[in-house]
Amino acid sequence: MGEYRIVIVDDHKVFLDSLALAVGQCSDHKIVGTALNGTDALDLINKKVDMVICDLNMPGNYKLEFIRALKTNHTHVKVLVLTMYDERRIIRQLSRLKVDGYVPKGAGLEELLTGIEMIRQGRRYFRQSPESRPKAKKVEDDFAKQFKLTKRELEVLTLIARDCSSKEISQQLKVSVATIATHRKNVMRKLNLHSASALTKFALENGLV
Amino acid sequence: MGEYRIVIVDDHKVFLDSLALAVGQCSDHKIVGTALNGTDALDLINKKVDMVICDLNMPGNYKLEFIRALKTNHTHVKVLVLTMYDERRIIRQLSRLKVDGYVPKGAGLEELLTGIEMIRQGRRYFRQSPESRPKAKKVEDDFAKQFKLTKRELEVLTLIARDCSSKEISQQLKVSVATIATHRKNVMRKLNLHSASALTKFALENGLV
DNA sequence: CGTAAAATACCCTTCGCAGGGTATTTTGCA
DNA sequence: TGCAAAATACCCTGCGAAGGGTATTTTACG
Repeated sequence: MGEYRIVIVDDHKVFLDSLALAVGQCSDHKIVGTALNGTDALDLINKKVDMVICDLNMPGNYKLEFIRALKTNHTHVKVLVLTMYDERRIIRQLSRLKVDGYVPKGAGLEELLTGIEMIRQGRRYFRQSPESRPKAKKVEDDFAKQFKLTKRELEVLTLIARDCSSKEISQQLKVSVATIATHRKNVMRKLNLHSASALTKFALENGLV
Repeated sequence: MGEYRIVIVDDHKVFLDSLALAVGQCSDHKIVGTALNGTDALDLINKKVDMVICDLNMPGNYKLEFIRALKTNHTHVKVLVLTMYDERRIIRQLSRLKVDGYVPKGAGLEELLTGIEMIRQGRRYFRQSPESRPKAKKVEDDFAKQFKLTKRELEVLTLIARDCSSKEISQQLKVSVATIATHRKNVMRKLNLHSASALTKFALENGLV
């Protein structure tokens, strides 16, 4: 059966490169492609791809959409998700998507390789991190969580930073202007900022836009 | 003098492992240690360490504290910062800390290796140039010329981007609020932008703040 | 010295947002 | 099934900003 053909997707190029190198030189894995995003990745998938390793980036579900598309159109391809969100909630969502494996980024390369092997043998691999108790550590990883912004609030914040008015945001998200006003207020309270300008700056400085 | 001894710090273990593998097999780099956090890393540093590659996790300054401690107690150690925050403000902060190099995670492994080499040769490497003072001034001038903004308008724009209200700006520049309103209008007209948010974004994207 | 550009300052109206509430529906999870 | 969190939606007030003017003083420069 020869080599095991893998595609890797991650939006941090340094990580993508390093990972490709690391995984590629272990066992008889062959990295047949890498991509910085889901769209590019889909172009790489063909009959000969055995597995896709991809990261998961909040916010928004577009990465989940990528996985869904992948699983729909290429049923033979195994999917292993690598994410910095070390959470049961995520695992359950991924389970529903029929993902074959999950490894938090906090886990080591060893675990990832183990996961790849397990899946290759036709099993599934969901690594439940035993040391996910220190909550403070997790919070540091995810600025949205650090400031306790909800998914929706993050979405609104992003749109504010794109210079959309409340009206425009409400149209885009198909909700009432009043709802957006509420989200705005909550975001401002949570971040202790008091103007659209400050929010924009904050979003830009934190790589949200 | 032989090998170049490197310590790598990153809180995502998979990334840490991959990176260590990738960097370690290039040139004559030797990874003499890895750590998941600054505290552990400090224990690894000794006379024989040539360089520390570390990530930066916003926000909060505890990683900056680590770098400061490192630079204070081990002046011979070069520091290369790897961060997913591809942002000017960060670069400036790092510059002040006398960090030797900066590579955003969005850059590829190639750039990182280039950075390592540059620093090893005694130079500094800021992939998204931290532009020294005189250069920044020049950029500002060119920028002003390009959009035909006057000196005063540029000043006002900068303050807007720092989230100052017209009132605050007027107090700072010791002129009437009405004058600032006029400047705001003129800036907006010249840049064809129509909100403080847009101006803030524009200023940040053009390195004015 | 004269002129143009820049900086200053004010008039007006309309609109959106900040900040203070309250309240209902929906959703995720135990 | 039931609870808590999230998302939805509305009330109110007041302020500041956007956008339209006009006009005076100050500065720069040939």
